[in-house]
Amino acid sequence: MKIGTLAEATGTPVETIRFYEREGLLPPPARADNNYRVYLPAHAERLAFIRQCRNLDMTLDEIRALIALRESPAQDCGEVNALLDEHIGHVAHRIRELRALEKDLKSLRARCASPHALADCGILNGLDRAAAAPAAPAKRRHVHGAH
Amino acid sequence: MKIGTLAEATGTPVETIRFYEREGLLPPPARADNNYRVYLPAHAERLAFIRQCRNLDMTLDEIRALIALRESPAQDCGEVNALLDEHIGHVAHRIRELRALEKDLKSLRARCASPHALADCGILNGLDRAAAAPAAPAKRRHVHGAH
DNA sequence: GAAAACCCTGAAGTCGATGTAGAGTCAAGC
DNA sequence: GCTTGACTCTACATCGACTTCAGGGTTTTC
Repeated sequence: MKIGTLAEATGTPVETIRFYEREGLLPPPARADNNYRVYLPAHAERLAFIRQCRNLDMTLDEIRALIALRESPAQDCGEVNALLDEHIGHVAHRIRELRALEKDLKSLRARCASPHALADCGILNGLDRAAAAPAAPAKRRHVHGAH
Repeated sequence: MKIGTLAEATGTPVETIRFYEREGLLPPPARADNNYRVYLPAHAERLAFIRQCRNLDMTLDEIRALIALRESPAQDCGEVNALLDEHIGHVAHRIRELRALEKDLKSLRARCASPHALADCGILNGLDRAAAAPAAPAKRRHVHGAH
């Protein structure tokens, strides 16, 4: 099948498929005479696996590791478990962070129940006031922000 | 004061201060004879405001909007409230997504209580199986992933 | 036979910084 | 007065996971 068909079948944009190929997640398929990529069912399976992992918010590196494990001969799956546990830890950690953030935002919002003059706005004042506290050092995170 | 002093005072890396200036969040300060930036207390206040907003995970665009509102003459603060409400919405939405994700990951993990042969690994099989479902269209999100 | 829909490559843009290279400036110690 | 080290400057590269763009070639459909 051609790339468009594969895209349709897996709900993946065409450009993303080519991107995965460049990244080495998807093996380069054979080419037809016109230089079009020709995919086999095995490609569709692999891509579906990748997309499923992405739905679970794994990084491409994590997915690469999973694929390598999957390809490796009769080995036990302890590493798969470890990888997944670590990822679950990332997600749980991010949820805790966001809940704390939500609490802060709501308490800030509560300073301003009804619209009034900007100069008296409890929200802007609140943002000013707390501002002197030194920010926590930026953490590299695997499960991202709020936007 | 010089950029290093401002960095120290606000807990902001020097490069980030220059970055905010390029982005138009921080007004360009005066320059000394040696071309060093010379900051006034007003700059420190503005920067502290920006960092506080970033601690609340607002985007630079949201912060730009807040600053514009703050500078605008005696106007009511309904827009500030609206901006904050929207941001709280982003965060709450992301928390819901991550909780659903955590649930999926844990159910996947439960398929593999103890290490055994890879071929029989319930996790890898689970990742394969669910894979056919068409992925939801990629959403632009303001509150990010898990990593 | 022409237009629409598809495919190709390669490069640049997104966000919010962070890190680097290479050069200029400054204060302290010897 | 000279060196060492800390600080500052500009401009550009890097991160992750794509997305978009420019500029073509090919296939399908009317």
